[in-house]
Amino acid sequence: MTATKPPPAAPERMRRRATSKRALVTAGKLLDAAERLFAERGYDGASVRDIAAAAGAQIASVSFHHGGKEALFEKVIERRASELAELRIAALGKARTNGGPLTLEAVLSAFVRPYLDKAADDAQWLAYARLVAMVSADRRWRHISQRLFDPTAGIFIDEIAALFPGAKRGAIAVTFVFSVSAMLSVSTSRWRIEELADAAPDQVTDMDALADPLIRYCAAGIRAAVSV
Amino acid sequence: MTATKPPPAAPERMRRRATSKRALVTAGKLLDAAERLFAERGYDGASVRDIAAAAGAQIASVSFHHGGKEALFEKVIERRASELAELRIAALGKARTNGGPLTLEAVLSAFVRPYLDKAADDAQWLAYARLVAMVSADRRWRHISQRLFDPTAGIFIDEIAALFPGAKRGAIAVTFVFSVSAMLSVSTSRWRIEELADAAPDQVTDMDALADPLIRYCAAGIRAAVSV
DNA sequence: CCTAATATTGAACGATCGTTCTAATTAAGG
DNA sequence: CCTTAATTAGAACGATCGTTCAATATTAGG
Repeated sequence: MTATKPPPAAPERMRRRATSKRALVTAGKLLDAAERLFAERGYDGASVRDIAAAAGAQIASVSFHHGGKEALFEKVIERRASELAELRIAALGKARTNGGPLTLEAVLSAFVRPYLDKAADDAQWLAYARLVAMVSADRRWRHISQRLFDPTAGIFIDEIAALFPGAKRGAIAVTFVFSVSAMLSVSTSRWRIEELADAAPDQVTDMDALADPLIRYCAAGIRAAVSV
Repeated sequence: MTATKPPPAAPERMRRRATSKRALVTAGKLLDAAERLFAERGYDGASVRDIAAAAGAQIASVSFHHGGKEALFEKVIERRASELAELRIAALGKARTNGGPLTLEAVLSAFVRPYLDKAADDAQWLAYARLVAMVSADRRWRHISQRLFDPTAGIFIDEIAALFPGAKRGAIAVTFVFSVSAMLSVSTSRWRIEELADAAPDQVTDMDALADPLIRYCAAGIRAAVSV
């Protein structure tokens, strides 16, 4: 489900011919450019003109292929959301079959590592990671969070809740949101870390190197906050 | 230093008369309106026209009193930054004189509580709290973070570092950024917590009620992540 | 109470925004 | 290869953006 939805733009309308290969390329380049520019400048800061130019396409092609700016934004988020969700569920399953009972660290790792790993070695995914942080922190995109992020989050909250039979689900949800925020900060605030640590880039701050401390941080935090 | 800077807009220019009382009110109402609208819609999403209208002022007054949109944004951030910083430093001092050695929880409390307390009982401060989250996560406002936030952050990182003589400062900075992100999520993502906990507003989610779990969460996280 | 500096008003500026339209070009289906 | 649906090209739309300006109203300072 990484490709565009069924055919391009208009949801309703009889198509008498298949979408041409060139058109698919154009639609895809628009998604890539939008992903980069939205992540760099925000939704309002990135113009349809700049996105089209960055994709080497016409302005009108945004409306034609994706149905307008807002629809384009949602498609950008949608494109990788299910892949990320599947990677997380798969990692969770793998952790479960690795013998023994699930640890909190293993559950968090299944949630965090796919996100950080993808962002670490793919600039396009890094842009997407920043967009996820943007959507997650903005009420305006509430409906996107609900539809694309919350189901997976719910699964992981349940998984953690199973590890703390005494704790209230609400208390766990709180610590989970704290943990998600900490995770998102890795993609939005590496610059901040570097400055506060007065460290050279890639010294403290390589994305892979941050996964371990992050998971230990979140796990200990959750344990401390949910125990009555 | 909660009031506006020396005289209004233009930094250089001989003033032969004091700023009128009415003008100070106008300039202040613009700051308040800007604080609310920037927090609600983001920098690019809030227009100078809407800000002026919300303040009951003329469009031109933004340029006249504050020197343009971007300068207005920086003044909004600047206005409460030093008060917040002073509250934090004061809380730190108070914790120190409360006898005995400083605990990690006490240091974090001194950082977190002024922020959450102000935001809890003042809608205008809540808007400001969201703006702080916005600035902290966006490279675009890097220079604001550096000038207004990083000095205080540095003090608290040093304070924490003193509690972990073996740990590297960089590792502590990382966990501090995690903690700040978790704190900021309280002002940006209460809606998210409510939805994931399927709880009624103000049930799990009262801002004051979140301070305690947050501090325990951060303290345990930092301990776990900085111990070699 | 004057008067000159300051502030508000209301309109207008050029630039850029997202969308839409028509004509020309491309390529899928037979 | 033809036909025609799909796509691209390029221009133009009205709306809104941030800023500026001249005229009017207000008010601090003497």
